[in-house]
Formats: sequence, C-alpha cells, structure tokens
Amino acid sequence: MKSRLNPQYEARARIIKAMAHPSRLFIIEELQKQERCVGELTEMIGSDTSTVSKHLSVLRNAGLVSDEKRANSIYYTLRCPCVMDFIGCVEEVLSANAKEHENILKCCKK
Amino acid sequence: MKSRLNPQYEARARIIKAMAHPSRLFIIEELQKQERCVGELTEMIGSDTSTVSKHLSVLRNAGLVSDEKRANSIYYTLRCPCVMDFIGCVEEVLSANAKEHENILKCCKK
DNA sequence: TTCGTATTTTGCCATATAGCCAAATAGAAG
DNA sequence: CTTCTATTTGGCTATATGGCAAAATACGAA
Repeated sequence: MKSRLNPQYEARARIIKAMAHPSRLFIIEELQKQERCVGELTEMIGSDTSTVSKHLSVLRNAGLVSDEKRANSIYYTLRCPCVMDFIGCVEEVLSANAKEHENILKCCKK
Repeated sequence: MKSRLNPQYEARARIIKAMAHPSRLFIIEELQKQERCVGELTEMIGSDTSTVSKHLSVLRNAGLVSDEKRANSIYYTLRCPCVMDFIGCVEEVLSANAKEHENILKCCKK
C-alpha cells in the first residue's frame, strides 16, 4: 500500500472490502428484506455462529449495518439500502464475462 | 468459506473483491475518464510498475477492464462503466458514518 | 443468585494478498 | 540480430483474512 494516492481511496476501499465476501453479500441482501438476528443468519448461511458474528462485526465496523438488542437477541439492519444497487452492476459485469466466454468458445469450435 | 450459500454469491464477491483496493479504485476511476497504459497509471499511483501491473491483472481477470496493445504500450479500458455508480453509494455510507461520529462527539462534550 | 440462551472474543492454523526487487518476455526500432 | 522500452512473472517477506472450537460475556428468566 505504498502509493501517493488521496486517502479518500483508502476510505472507499475499506467499505467495498467489507462487502467483498459471499456470506457478507448474502447478509446484506437478506437485511435489505428484513432485519435479522445472528442466530437466524447463522442458520441460513450454514457456518459457525462465531464466523457469522465476525462477518457482522466487519459490516458494523464499516458502517453498513446497525444493531439493536431486543429480548435476548441482537437484530441487525442494513443502514444504507443503496448498497443493493451494487449487485445490479456486478451482475452486469458477470453476464458480460459470460458472453465473452461464450464467444471464445464459439470461435474455437469453428 | 464453508457455507451452503448459492455459488452466485461467490461470483459476485470475486468481482467486488477485485475492486476492494485503493489503487484499483483509482485505476477504475481514471479509466472511466480515458484509457491509460501501465506506465501512465504507475506514474500517477506512485508505486512499483510490477505492483500496478498486478493490480491491472486482477481487474482484467475479474472482467472489469480490457487491454489493447498499440505501438509498444498496452492500453487499458473500463469495460462496464456502471461500476462507477458504486462510488456514489460508498460515499453515502462514508458520510453517514461521519455524521454518526459527529453525533457521538457532540454527546460526549455536553 | 444460578441457569440458560445468544452473541462476542480469543487462540490457533491455513491460506491469500500486497509489496518490492530481479529476472523473463514481447515487440518496436535500429 | 541486437538494443531499447514496456509490461509481466517469479521469488520472497510481511501482513491480513477466514474458519472453527473453546472460553468469555451479556442478560433475561427462574
């Protein structure tokens, strides 16, 4: 990380990095629909509770989600729903990649 | 990565991960304005050429940029300009975070 | 208080990443 | 062919990350 870039780029990268994990993308998508507690998310994801808890703390530290304790569970909410816009664009990249792949295959066959 | 999530989340995460670095965010932003070759980007970023080259290959492997050789330089272009939409949202998160921080400080002072 | 449930933290290991330098490669120019 | 320039690759080290299991914490209920 030795560069003379504006620190703003690091701040942005921190946020994006917090999203750059399959489980965390799932969590973001799920919380956009409704708030959820750790246990529920753990159940859906299918890995260790402690692992999911860490993912949630990554998202919380990035300011992407907020938490609220109710009864004896902690409920997480998506703070900036706009992050879901990311997904649409990412899908666009993925389908562009798929198309390219297809073209390459088509070429080879001929 | 032991979870029973749909593989689609991994594909998305790969793309987002490719963006999750200050230098690579800079490159994306720069390429959105105009195509650039490795040397130019290296100059702007201020780290080793090999480092920048590796960043570019990360972006290329993710399908985010494409390259074209002309004369004796390789010019890189942004393939899906929509990725720039990310930035607006990320900035929204950052300013929400800043606001929260401010509120916390305000509370403490009183 | 003690018990029980939900969540977080810690410790440890395996793997991945970023960075630089040096060596390898590609191709234009002479 | 040889040289020069631009870029990539390999080798290395340091650091960061993800995962699980176990211990610690928080807190409502009995």
